[in-house]
Amino acid sequence: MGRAPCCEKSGLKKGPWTPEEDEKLVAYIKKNGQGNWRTLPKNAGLARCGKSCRLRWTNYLRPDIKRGRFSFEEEETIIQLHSILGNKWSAIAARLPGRTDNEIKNYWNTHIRKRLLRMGIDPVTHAPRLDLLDLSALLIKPSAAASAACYYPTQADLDTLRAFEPLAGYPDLLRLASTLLSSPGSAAPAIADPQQLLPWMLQAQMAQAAAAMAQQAPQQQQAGHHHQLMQQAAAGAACQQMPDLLVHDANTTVAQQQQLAAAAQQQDMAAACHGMHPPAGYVDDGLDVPALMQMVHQQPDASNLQQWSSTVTSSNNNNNSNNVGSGVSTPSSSPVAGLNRTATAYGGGASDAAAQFSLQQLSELLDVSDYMM
DNA sequence: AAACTTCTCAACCGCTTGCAT
DNA sequence: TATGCAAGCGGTTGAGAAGTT
Repeated sequence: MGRAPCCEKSGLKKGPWTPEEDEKLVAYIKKNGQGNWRTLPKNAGLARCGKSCRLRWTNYLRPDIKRGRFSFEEEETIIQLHSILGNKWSAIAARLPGRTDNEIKNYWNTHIRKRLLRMGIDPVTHAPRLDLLDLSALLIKPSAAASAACYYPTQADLDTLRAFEPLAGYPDLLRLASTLLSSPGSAAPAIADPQQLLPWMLQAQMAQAAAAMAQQAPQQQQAGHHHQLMQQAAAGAACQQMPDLLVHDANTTVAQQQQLAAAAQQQDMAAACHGMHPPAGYVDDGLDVPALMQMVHQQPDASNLQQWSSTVTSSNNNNNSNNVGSGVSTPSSSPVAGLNRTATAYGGGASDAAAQFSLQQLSELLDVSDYMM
């Protein structure tokens, strides 16, 4: 196994490519194909080594390369594939048409990795880590984040922090809150009133936990059906409340809305198989759904949080592989995916309630990739 | 407006892998 | 089997852009 004696010859140019060089390379490959990279530079009249030509072609000049910002779906795919494949950039790129391994690697290192770290998630293991969690996001306004070292919280900020005090022992909820409240950038939806967020988060978590429980036991049709009902109950209530928490943003693109519509439609089809509402006073496996709903409608205190948490925890223990009850777990439920699944369930899980949750609102909720940066 | 800092990403480096001989 | 070469891969670098002071 010898080593490629590449770029060793003196006189070969290095550094940025000029438009003339690009033109020569493209023209040559169009005419002759990629062929032998070692002989290509000489034949194409380029003072570059073959390796440099290959990289320039595969990473930049190839006609099928998709340029521009990564989409929501691409980002999600990268996070999920990375949790499975690790830093196998070429393997990840193979599943993202038009994207190069180099581009994905750069995007991971400059955007996704930092975001995961800020949210308290280890970008290597994809496991939540309390020591990485940036709790300051609960306090520091986006505009002040840059000068966080000298930022003094206002009374309103302190009130916000007090509102989250009951969450002290629940790192998953804290992380979700941190995510939803850290919304820099003008294109981002912002939480109008952070203190209103808490009850909604609980509902969202309940709905998500219920959905996951239902998915856990497809072989147990009866039990799964019960959980589906629970999911719909929670989803319906949360649908009514969540839109009021968001400041509307006019920048949501048509493409985003279409993507979300498709996702919501898929969910609707699945939900249609079960589509019905839980009867009044319905009790599911010992869980009194209406009582739980009433509980989360109120400003939560430590005791009802404890009650809710133990409910979800016991569900978790039934199947640890599903990350049930964690709004920000990876890989299958990355921070974004967790919200995605939750909101998608709202969008289609309960057909009547979902109708009240417009696509515009849904897309605002789902478009978290920007404001978590 | 200038100086400084931070961020982005194209390109490079060096190692591994696969194939032909 | 051993060797040489080409291609592929992942980590790193550094120039320029963008943002901040």
